[in-house]
Amino acid sequence: MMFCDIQFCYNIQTMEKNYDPKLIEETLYAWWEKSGYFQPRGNGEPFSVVIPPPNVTGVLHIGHALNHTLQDIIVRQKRMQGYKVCWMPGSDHAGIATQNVVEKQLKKDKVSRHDLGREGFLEKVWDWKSQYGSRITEQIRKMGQSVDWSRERFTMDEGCQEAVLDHFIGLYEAGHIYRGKRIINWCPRCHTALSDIEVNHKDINGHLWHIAYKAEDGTEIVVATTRPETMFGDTAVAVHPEDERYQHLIGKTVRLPLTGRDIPIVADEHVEKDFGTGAVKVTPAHDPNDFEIGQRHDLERILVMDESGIMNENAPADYQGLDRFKCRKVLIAQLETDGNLVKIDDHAISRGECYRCNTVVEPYLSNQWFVAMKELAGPAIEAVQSGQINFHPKGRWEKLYFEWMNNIRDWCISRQIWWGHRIPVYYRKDNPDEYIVSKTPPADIENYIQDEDVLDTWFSSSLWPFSTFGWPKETDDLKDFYPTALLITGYDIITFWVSRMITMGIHEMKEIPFKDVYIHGLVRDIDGRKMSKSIGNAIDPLDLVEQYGADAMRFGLSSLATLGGQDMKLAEDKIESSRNFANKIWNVTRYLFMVLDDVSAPIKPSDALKSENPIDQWVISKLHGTIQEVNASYLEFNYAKSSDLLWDFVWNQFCDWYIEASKIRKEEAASTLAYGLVTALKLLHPSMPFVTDHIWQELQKHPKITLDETVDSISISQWPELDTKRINPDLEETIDTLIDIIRETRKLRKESNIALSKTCNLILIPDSESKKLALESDIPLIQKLAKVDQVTFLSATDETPSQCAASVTNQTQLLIPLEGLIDLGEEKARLEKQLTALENDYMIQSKKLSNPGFVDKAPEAVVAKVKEKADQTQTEINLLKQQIEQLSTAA
RNA sequence: GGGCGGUUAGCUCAGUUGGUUAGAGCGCUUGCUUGACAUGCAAGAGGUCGGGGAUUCGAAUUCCUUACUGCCCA
Repeated sequence: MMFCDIQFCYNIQTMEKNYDPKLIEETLYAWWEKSGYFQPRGNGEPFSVVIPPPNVTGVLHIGHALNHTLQDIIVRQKRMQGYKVCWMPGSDHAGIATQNVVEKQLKKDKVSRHDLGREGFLEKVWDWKSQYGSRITEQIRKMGQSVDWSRERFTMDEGCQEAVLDHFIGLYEAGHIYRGKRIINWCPRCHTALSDIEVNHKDINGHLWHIAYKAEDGTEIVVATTRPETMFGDTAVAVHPEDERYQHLIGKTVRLPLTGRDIPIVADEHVEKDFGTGAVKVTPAHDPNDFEIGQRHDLERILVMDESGIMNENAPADYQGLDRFKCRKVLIAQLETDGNLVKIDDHAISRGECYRCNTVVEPYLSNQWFVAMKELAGPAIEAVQSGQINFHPKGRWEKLYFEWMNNIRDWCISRQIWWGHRIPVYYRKDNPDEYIVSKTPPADIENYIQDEDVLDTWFSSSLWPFSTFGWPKETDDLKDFYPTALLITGYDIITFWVSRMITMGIHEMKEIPFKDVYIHGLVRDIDGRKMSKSIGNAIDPLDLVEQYGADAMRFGLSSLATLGGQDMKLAEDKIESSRNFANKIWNVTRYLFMVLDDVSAPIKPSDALKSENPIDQWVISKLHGTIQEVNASYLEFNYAKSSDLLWDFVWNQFCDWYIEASKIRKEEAASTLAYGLVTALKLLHPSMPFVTDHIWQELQKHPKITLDETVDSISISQWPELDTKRINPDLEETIDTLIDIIRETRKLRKESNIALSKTCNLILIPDSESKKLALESDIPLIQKLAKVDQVTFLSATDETPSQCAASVTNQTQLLIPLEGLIDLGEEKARLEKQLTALENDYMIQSKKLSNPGFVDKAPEAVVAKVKEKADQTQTEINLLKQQIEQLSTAA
């Protein structure tokens, strides 16, 4: 035995009344890690998961906590079920974001990356990475996630670098990568191109400026534009070829205001006649649509801004050096002065912003590398369509996936930043149009310059499920763990990441990267707002761990993850109640230890299975029902349901009824108590690893209990085996009746104001001999749980005491004799209220039964059920009426 | 403009193929130092399932329509 190095050996005297996670979590995690429990073990079927790599410079937020917890729950369960489990951790170099963070830091010292030079700057970034990267791994440990740290990876580590190079070159050689001058999304602050999905569109109130372009010969045309500052780059005005208003102008030229340039009026079908004036300015270097018009009409492309969005030498002298938005103002003022501004309309526009820094993105003509996606996307679409890959929940996210993939556009992968995988392309110094694409620099490197750009971070992320297992080398890990079993991620990166992993996985590995994809919602604050630093509503998962314990945070989060994958609003009281739940489990253990103090010989949990006591059998039946349903819930990723099931079993069945009921036969019930606890601990371990393993350790050490399984940690113990023969619905029904009668008695006491300090007796009049027999054997239990003194049985014909508090449930009359103490008026009112409710029920039931449509068309079983219920209601109504009658006589 | 969600108790959410009187946690009310737990125990109140219409013997559940709300795409 190799226990965790926490020297507690609890008994009821030394065990704190409240569970304190702080005392054990850190030590326990370190022990798990040291013991290698998180590394693949045994010869079971491989089950692998790769973590969605968090941004290395970031701090994990509550969304990560959720994402990791959901993975860990499955991973831990599979490990206990005997799979050879590998959960791969790692982080992402997050090119733009990381570069921004480091540049911001340098700025404090008034240093720019250009001051340091490329190599110097990259050194700084690596420093930063080693300093802050460990923050994330510490956080993951604190949350108890069972990742295999021995395999930890980073998207910029040596292996991943090699994978990216191989991948790029392979794609290039197969003709899937090309270089081209296109309009891309340019961030003037980050100074880089962005792909289409890296731009966030925001609806804002903009303007539509109507500007008159005039020629000296009197020709005039009014164009409408939302971005007037680009007009210096106009090389044409376009109208629809069938637009009657402009037929006479097609082919003529107009003078571009504020410049000396004449530009043609061209006809192009792309122009919308109904938009603005029906005439648009054409700026091929600053607009994707105009670029295409330009291609069709062979127009010149004039860039009028530099990389920072400052007007360049192609703008008139007065405007050079102005920021694009400043330029817009000055320009509009001048046009107005000159009488060229016809009017300004309010106009809703969708403005693109950089997803990393929110700067307004500029469509910009630029030479970039692209992946031609259409052909690659085909098999990736097919893989999901054919069901090889399954999304959960299916409909909604598959739809998004298909929508994106079926309309896939080429992917701009070059980024004008330094932090990332440098593009393996070498241009000849004497002729930059001539280049080689190669993993290693050319022998005569002095004649070449390597491409300055790096690749989109997502380009390397797309390889994550196989680059991390050693690809392009043919490793054992790759054989064992690719394809991975499962991917769990938020819906916000289906297009960025999931789609690309599927695409590139199939392309490189000839096999899908994962079989199941579970998509969860995003965690929002209690008002439904996205958590963010700027609003100040972000909840730090480590604060929750600190305050409530990791298990509570995990259980609380998992109980929010419902099947629909909706966004979830996180209320802290959810975590608090989960802490209470952990404490409940803790106290079950305290109770067990108390019982063990009194048992004469050591007990074994599995002895419970030999018990013939109906209450023992009842709780075992409930337990196996729970196992069955929990298994099913996990298979469909219904975390909220499995949390509910476990909560219900432990708290509402095991604690509230079984343990209370067992108190009249403590020692005899000890093994069932232990069996229930141990099994529940196992079922709970995936979501609450710390408290469950800690208790496991203490149980192992306890001299009065011998566990049936002697493994050091519950995390490598066997998942409870379902035995459906243990599920006994008839027994459950019998005990449910007993519970009903106890509840009704408690209620009767309370409503008749019989204080708990007062004793009272209970008379039961069951409707059948068999029910009487069953209940008779439970008299001690009824006495204990309903807090009554004597329990006696009468039959319907027997005379009863004249003054009683009375009630009816399960066609059984309950009477508490209250000679002289009873308020007859109150009692009568209470019974009449109960009677009214029953009569109402009966009315509904008999109405159904007298409806020929129902009786003829509803399934027989449904009709029979209503009939039976109606009979029972009728019986209870009669009994209540008798009781009321008797009360009146007594008065 | 196109598409996809959501709307059920004061709050956060469940509710499987339509089938008794729609559930849970939190909160609330009342009573409890009941030898595991006040991070607790017992009892209780609280919902005409956003509105309207249709199908059906029967609708929270299916269909149509409408309102509000959130997200994605253009």
